[in-house]
Order: sequence, then structure tokens, then C-alpha cells
Amino acid sequence: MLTYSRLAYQTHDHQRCIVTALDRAKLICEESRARLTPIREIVLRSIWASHQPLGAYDIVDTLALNIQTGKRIKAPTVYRAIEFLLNLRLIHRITSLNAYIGRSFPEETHNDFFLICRICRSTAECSTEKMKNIILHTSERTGFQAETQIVEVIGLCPDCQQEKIS
Amino acid sequence: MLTYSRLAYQTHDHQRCIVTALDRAKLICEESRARLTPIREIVLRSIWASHQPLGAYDIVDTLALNIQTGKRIKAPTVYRAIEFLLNLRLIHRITSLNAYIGRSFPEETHNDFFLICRICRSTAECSTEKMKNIILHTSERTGFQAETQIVEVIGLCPDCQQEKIS
DNA sequence: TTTATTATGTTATAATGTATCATTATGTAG
DNA sequence: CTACATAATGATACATTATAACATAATAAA
Repeated sequence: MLTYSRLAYQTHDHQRCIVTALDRAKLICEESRARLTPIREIVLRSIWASHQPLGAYDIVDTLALNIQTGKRIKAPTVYRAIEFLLNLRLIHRITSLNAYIGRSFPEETHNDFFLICRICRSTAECSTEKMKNIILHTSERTGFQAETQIVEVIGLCPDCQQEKIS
Repeated sequence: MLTYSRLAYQTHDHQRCIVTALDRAKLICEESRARLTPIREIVLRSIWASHQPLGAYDIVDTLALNIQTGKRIKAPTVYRAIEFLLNLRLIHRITSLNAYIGRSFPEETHNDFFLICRICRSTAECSTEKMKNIILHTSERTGFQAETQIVEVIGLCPDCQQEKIS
């Protein structure tokens, strides 16, 4: 049933994730003739580098100084990069955290959802046809025309369940 | 498949909705020995009276003056009432709008989701077992312990689809 | 190379939400 | 009924997230 998932709390070579994501981002940008500028690239890299979803002002702090100009990168610039990356479906917005996370399955629509730990904020990206089915079926029945969706399940990740017990 | 739904864009006697909701709120408060104070009641009533989800500062404006004391009700008071109503499951928070809407099915967990029109902001409350199944099944498989959820489908309501065509 | 377009810099501010402490109202035990 | 404890509200200030508006710089295209 669970077609794909990227579980932040499963051990994996995250450095490899980042490289893969960046490579794919470059491809997608070329295809759609969009420009992955240094700022946009570093924002994307920061988001992928984080193990939790990253807030816009966290990114502002992370970036600190523009490598090019030596000047501090400010909120509007970061928000513009975020908007760009969202449009190209390279990142997700996690609404319940006001934060952003790398997107593993840019090609899917209506399939994605998230398991978000309310303690450590680790966020697992899931994707299944069943979610699409339920959303499209309900929309059809009610005459609603679905475009995008937000599906966020809040609870406890395996690690934080352990913490609570021990 | 769609067990219940409250479609804001279907014609119905909304005044009746409000009365029913208020009556039920009083019952639920009695049962849980919680106090539905005048402020909490008027906040709940405002939220139900609106045909779109209502923002916290919209409520501040709606309330204007405290009937009791003649003083202006401010943000923290409204947010406290909102928190109270959320805890008793009498309202929902619509995360994508930062707004609040009356809750029709307080007894259900993991069943609820929303169809939100991006133009007129009308919001349909839906509830189906299938949503619960998919969420609980995925959680079980990944070892995640689901507690709450946010499921918001953004798109066009029937009316606004018509507008676009004509 | 000139022009048009896109991206970024800068400042200010809007919108949403919370922390803190004082005051008032309500419930409860004696 | 009084005194105490608890719960609710008032008031001020502030934190956080996000955007508007306009200037400047970089890139692409004619």
C-alpha cells in the first residue's frame, strides 16, 4: 500500500540524498528553462541538509552572508527562493510547522503526505495511490475540483515513543 | 464512501446549524464540566455564523466590545477561547487559511478532512472511515503513532468553477 | 550593444500568535 | 458565609512568519 516513503528516522546515507536531490534539481531546472541561481541552490541545499523541516528564518540564519556579494541575505530573498523551489516541486511546505522540507517525488500529485513527530519534529514523506484515490473520489462526488493538498499526520515517531516509555 | 459531509456550498438552513451547534456545545461542556463562558460562547457563535473559516483577528473585530465590561476584547482572549473550543473539539483549525470553522463531528478522530475553495474560501467538512484507515495503516507499518491530522484539499468549489467558465 | 526580463537588495510593515503578569470571577472547604 | 484555591479574563509587550513596494543588479534576447 505504501508506494514510497522517505523516513527521516530510518538510517540512511543522507549526504547521498542531498547530492541526488541537487542533481535532479539541476535537471528539472534545465528542462523547464528555470535558473537554479546560487542563492536558490544554497537554499535548496540547506533544506535538504536539515534533518527536520527548516523554517524560513532558520534559512536566513544558515545563509548568513551571501558568498557573491558578502552581504547578509534577508527574508524576502529567502522567501523568493522558497517560492521558486515550491513551484518547481523541489520542496514541500509543512504547514503545521511553517517549515520546508526536500521533496522526494516531484512527479506525483495528490499522493503525498507526512508523518510529523510532535517532539523531535522529524518528518517522514509518504506517497501512495490510495491517498490520491480518496481525494479524487470525494472531490468528484461533491463537484469539487481538487488542485493541491495538505496531509500532515501529527504524532510520535518510533524514537520518541521509546523516550516516553523509558 | 463519504460517510458525512457538511458542504458549505450546498443550500441549507444555516441558522439551524448554529443553534444545533450551540446546543451541542452546551451539552459537551456540561459533560466534561467545562465552562462555556459568555466570551467562549460568542466566539463559537461567530465562527459558526461565518460561511467561511474565520481568522482570529476577524473574531477580534467581530466581537468589538465585551458586552459584560464594555471593554475591547483583545487577541489573547480570543486565542484562549479558540484553544478551549479546539480542545473540546467544537471547532477545527484550517491551517492553510489560519482560520477556524465549526466542527460537525466532534466524536470522530482521523476521519475528517476539508475541501477548501482557493477563490471564495468556502470550506466543506468531510468525514470518512477510509481516511482513518489509510492513516492508521501507514502509521502502523512505519511504527509511527498517529495522534491528530491535518487534511486540506485546495481547489475550486462548484460555484467558482462556473465563474471561471462563464 | 541596447533593451527587456528576471533576480536580488533594502526598508518597512502586515498578519498571526504567545509570554507575562495583574485583575476579576467562580467554585469549594471549613 | 467567609476564606481560600482555581479558573478566566484584561493588558501590555513582543515573537514569529510573511509580504509590499521600490531600487538596483544580473542575465537573456533582439
